[in-house]
Amino acid sequence: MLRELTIGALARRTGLSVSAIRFYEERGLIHPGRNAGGQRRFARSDIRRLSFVLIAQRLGYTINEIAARLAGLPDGRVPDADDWQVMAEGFRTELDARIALMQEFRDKLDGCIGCGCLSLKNCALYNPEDRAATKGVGPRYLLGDRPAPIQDTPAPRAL
Amino acid sequence: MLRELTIGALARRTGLSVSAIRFYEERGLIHPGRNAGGQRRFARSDIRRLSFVLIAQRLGYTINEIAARLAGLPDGRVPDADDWQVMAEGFRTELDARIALMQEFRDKLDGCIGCGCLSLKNCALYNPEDRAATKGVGPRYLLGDRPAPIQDTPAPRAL
DNA sequence: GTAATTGCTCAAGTTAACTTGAGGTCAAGA
DNA sequence: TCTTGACCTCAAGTTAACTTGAGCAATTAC
Repeated sequence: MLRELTIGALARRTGLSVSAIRFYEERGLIHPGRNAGGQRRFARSDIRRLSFVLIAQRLGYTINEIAARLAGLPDGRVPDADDWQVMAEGFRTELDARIALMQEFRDKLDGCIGCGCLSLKNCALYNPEDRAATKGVGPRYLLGDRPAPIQDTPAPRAL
Repeated sequence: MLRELTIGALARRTGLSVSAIRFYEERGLIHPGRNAGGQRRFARSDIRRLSFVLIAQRLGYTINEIAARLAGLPDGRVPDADDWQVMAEGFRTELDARIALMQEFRDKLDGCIGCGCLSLKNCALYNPEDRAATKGVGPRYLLGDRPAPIQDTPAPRAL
């Protein structure tokens, strides 16, 4: 039984594409070694690592966020159960918060359906102030959590 | 009190940028009229419409998905409470499913933390087969729900 | 009536997360 | 040994969701 995996083998084991794995390396999610011929050689623990990446992505985390979480794992040695546990706990906390927020939104939506208020100033879902108050939560392409908008009005032209 | 809103006014009311509103029109989320001079004029109900868009986005829906949902609203007339209610109900169902899935994931993660198994073949989170089974749920850049990967190996070169 | 503000169009740029392609190298087996 | 199939690098393309910029028109304020 081989101790190391080629990129193709890792792709088959994780369901990822070869190019995605190379990309993940570039973004710092995995750090494969190289053989004499310059080809990547992956540790078996990288399967786990990539599985974690996939799960986290499904939950809405960006690659950068995932990289930050993975940074908690030892890089020199193969991560053991304790390493994973520590990391997964922080992850779980965030997940709980995220679920709570979705439920909150759902309940608000329920309220709005019940009273048919989706148009009222005091509707929690509708209210822009409210949105500002709950920022930093949703899915990911809310990148940087939408900075102050209302632009348009090009810079004063010189001359 | 003015019956119609300029794009700037709508931007202030929704917190969106002017360019984003124009973009949303292009993508079919709103259908403003035009005044004699060719400037956009929005109905007050468009504030609600855009609020809905913002909420849905936070929950991970893509613009296309939101457009599809909004298509359920009457376009000729201003949507009333009933219109919104019908639409919101379908939305709520999806939301429930999404929340349930996140909880399921969290519970699985819990199990993995508890047993320290994140490496085991039978771990629900870790298992690729399992991933395939739960597809179509997570956040959005899982666009098209990742088609069969493992490419790389350029087409056979002719000659 | 004229200057400042707001709006318009259209093209191009941006970020995330990858994929595709070109051109060339390694490795495994008959 | 030589032929494939698996790899490698690097540049460019792709999609979503917008933003930015240029150049110009309509409104509004004084």
